[in-house]
Amino acid sequence: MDDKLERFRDFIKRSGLKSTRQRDEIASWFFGRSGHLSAEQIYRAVKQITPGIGFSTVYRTMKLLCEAGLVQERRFGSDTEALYENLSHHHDHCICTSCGKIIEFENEKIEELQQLVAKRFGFELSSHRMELYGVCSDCGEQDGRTVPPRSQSRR
Amino acid sequence: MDDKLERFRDFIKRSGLKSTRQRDEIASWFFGRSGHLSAEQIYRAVKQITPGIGFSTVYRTMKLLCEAGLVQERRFGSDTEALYENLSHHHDHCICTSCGKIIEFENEKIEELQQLVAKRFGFELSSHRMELYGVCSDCGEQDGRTVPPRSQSRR
DNA sequence: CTAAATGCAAATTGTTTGCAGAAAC
DNA sequence: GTTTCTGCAAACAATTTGCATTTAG
Repeated sequence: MDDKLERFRDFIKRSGLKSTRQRDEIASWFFGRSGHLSAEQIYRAVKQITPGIGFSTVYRTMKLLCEAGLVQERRFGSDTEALYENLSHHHDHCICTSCGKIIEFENEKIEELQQLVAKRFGFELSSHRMELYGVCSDCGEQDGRTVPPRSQSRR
Repeated sequence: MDDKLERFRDFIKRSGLKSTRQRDEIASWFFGRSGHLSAEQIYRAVKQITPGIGFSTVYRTMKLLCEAGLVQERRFGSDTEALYENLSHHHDHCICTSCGKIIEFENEKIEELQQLVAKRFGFELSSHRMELYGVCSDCGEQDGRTVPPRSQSRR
């Protein structure tokens, strides 16, 4: 985890920006977690450590982390809120439309086929997004909607 | 195209709602187009036909069309704006991060693998989303970013 | 010292809602 | 007639920006 903080500091230096307490606090807290976190969740957590922190600093820092290639911004379903993900190994998502559970997975075979598809259209593939929506075994029976429903709000 | 309008009318009747000029106007205009349209684009176009139309009616009608299973709401990249898609045959998207071009494709093989993946996690798959991001042949050389960039704004 | 970062409040964007009048059924 | 719709303006949520002040290099 600590080398990611290091990599962030490097990125900041390389870009002629400044290292600050807030940036370090946000980045190191975030790198210590996994999963998908909203700006608000990050804000609330870091506020405990650095009470004076502002919402805009969180947004600005998360954007920097994205530019540094260490974090990815995601939007699931038709949710309007961005979730930030600690980008370590590449993976895709399987999301339960009933309880909201998110499972991360990788599938080499699918990735290969994606490359093939892209190539066929003359695309130089740089990234992709794949999300599978369904009902997990815990949630069992449920009506089979075709459209990924708005994920449950957090507030 | 016209049977989709018919299906929409059926849906409205079945749900105990009312058929109105605005709903018909929006739905039939929308079904006559293809691709991915924003609420604003729809609003502006329908306004030409029915000048008094309101933005909220567009949103409300598009939501109904989604509920009827005839349209799907999408969000590409980290764009915050929803795009509505006329849902006829299932397909996925290949998006140029440089010019914004969107190619629709289907790949049976990938779909099968997705089913397999879902099954492995005990999921009953209901839908998925797959987007390939890259640079199309027209746009040629470009720096290879890892993160799908915010798509170009329309205003 | 100087340029860049912070925190705050105000602005923006995309979308939803409350309500009075207008249209469906 | 009664219920549902519409258009508008106001409300909202998520995110961004302007600016005076603070901080890093």
